[in-house]
Amino acid sequence: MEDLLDFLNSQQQQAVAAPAGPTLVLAGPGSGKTRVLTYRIAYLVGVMNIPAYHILAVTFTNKAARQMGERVTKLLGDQAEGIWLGTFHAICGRILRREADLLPVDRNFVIFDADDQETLMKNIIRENNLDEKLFRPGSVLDAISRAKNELLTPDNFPVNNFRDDQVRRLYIQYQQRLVRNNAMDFDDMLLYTSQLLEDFPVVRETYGHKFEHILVDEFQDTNLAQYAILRNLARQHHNLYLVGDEDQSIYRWRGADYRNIQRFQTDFKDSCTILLEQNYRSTQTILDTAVAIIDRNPNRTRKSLFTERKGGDKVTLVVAADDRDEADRVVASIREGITRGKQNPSSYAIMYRTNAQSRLLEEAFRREGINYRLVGAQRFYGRREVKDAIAFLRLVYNPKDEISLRRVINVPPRGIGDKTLEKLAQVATQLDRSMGETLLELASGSPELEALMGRETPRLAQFGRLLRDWREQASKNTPAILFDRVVEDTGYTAYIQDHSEEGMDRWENVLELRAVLVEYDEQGLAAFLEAMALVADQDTLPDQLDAPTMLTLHAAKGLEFDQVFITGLDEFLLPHSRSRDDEEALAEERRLFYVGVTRARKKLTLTRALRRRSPYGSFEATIPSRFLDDLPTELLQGSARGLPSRFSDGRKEPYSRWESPYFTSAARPAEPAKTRFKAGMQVRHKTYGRGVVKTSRLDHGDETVEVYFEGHGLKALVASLAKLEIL
DNA sequence: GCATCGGATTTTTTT
DNA sequence: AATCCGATGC
Repeated sequence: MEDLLDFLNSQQQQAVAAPAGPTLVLAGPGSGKTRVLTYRIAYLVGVMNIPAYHILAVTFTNKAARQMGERVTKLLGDQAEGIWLGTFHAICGRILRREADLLPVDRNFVIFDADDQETLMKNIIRENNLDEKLFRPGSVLDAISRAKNELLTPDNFPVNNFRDDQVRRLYIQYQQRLVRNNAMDFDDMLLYTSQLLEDFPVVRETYGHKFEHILVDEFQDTNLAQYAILRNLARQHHNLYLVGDEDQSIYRWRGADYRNIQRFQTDFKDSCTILLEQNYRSTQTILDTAVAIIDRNPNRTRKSLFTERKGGDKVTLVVAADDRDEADRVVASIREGITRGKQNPSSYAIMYRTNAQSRLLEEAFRREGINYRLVGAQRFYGRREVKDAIAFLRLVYNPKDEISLRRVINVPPRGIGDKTLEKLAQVATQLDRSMGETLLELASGSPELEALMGRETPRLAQFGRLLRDWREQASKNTPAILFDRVVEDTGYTAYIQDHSEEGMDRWENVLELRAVLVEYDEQGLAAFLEAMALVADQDTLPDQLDAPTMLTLHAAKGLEFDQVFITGLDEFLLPHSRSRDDEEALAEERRLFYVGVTRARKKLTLTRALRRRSPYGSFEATIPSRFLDDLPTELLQGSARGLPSRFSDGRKEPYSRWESPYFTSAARPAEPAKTRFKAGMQVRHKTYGRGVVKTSRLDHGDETVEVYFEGHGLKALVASLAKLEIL
């Protein structure tokens, strides 16, 4: 086992063989981070004789967990048995079910996904007679999620204005409703776990003792709740081994807090830091490009990354006429690489900022008849029929789950509409019981209940009996058999297969779900539902298929490919428009780009399009991404092949060096030299009255002005149309 | 209770 | 462009 270290460089050896105690490994991209983690586990078990069941290893995705599990097993064989290895959420789920007695929910709690949360919040907002325009469920949930990630309960939720106060009320009700549904959301899993560890010394000691060594991957993307969990678990032994890279921190929006690195160094004074700086993945060209990008970010520890893979192909920049052309060119280039260059299809990856960008690429691949793998996006588990099917199972497992009940009680239509449902809800509330439990009770024939329910009784009781039978099935049979019963009893097949082509597709999805279900014959329904909630579509990627991969830059973290395309290098897309006026967010966009670039082993291609279809439908001219300006010219080769070499407005020189020598519409007027409006100007508008100009900018010939109007708020106006009068 | 039509609306990333 | 929501009519 000692020769384990032979395969490592000196920094890696130092990291793997570090003494027990708080350790921080700052690992540049491609520096063998995963390797160090797996070897560290092997070292703990093989050399330091720590039994695997005393080790906890936390990863960021299930996929990473699976990979690590495989590698550890390869190194250790049977000795790896008993290790706890998984995502934060999976680990917390395990702890919470064990310790359910201490929770407001019981052991059979379900996990509400984003859709469930949205539905629930929408209901609550309506019940409170709040304006749905002012209180968007998404934004309220966002605020609640942020609070939970910061360990803020409703009691200490910061209230600075009326809106905060309302949100706090909604937060309280939301939590009550989750409990009534015997459910929790993703953030609750972390919050509850951290509370258990904080408030119950017994729990803290139990798990602190169990996990003698704690290893964490992607530490830069942990939030405060996750940090609190780690700190409490390591309170006695301090054996916290963290691996991360602040330059790859890309989940700030999800509560990730890079300050956790500082917190760790403050809380664990005796911690030791190890840097991994040798890159084994990329060519010098790619690494230099990456460094040029990331070095523009302020407030970071500069690392001196180096590689022995000198030189390498230059980075290619492709400027396409429009977004479809962009997709076509990427796919054409890949096809060429596969057929002429004899490259493996799976050595290619195409990355983009938003999932929506995958559509044109998919179409291009289909036109070319090339297989592809798509990570995330049109999510299998997000499909209606799949969600319905899962909702049936969830309801069987946990009848208190009102969201699932409402979802399926009338699927296929069985005469239970709004009226009936509200009657059920009302009676349930009256009896202080969940709707599901009320249904079950009705099924067993309770005269008083029937009286309360009145003429709605038969239909509801019938569904209650179905539910009761399914629950019986669930206790006796495998999930798949239960599933078949549900399908049969509801006439789901006929309902789905409505003779349309779409119906066929949907039915196939149902069958696919059943195939997944069969894998849970042994583990049972509970494990299946847990997996459904926690396994993201990221993880469903079929590894076997030898095909190019399409994925978001976020999903690309931790992966590597010989050939990487990053598409959509346009302002508003990368950096994304949502991040434009926030320095921190902008820095994160840059890191995201950096993550993408550093995924490439041999060849990097960046693409942009001169115009693209806006989400609203019409074509719009684009502006080159500011990140392009930071690329070292000597490492680049441009390509605007086949395009006319003159601007339609007569200019010979491009505005920016990234503008292709090609203009899309000859009819487009030349841009005015400067804006007519300036920030601070007083203006008058026909309907909004007096206002003050906040910003003004030129967008391919049109001047867009943002004006603040008293009583109307901020409005974005097109100067040429709005007839603004300067006062 | 259910289907259909028309109008409004559209926040990027994910466990 | 596509989807969702609400109102309307059956």
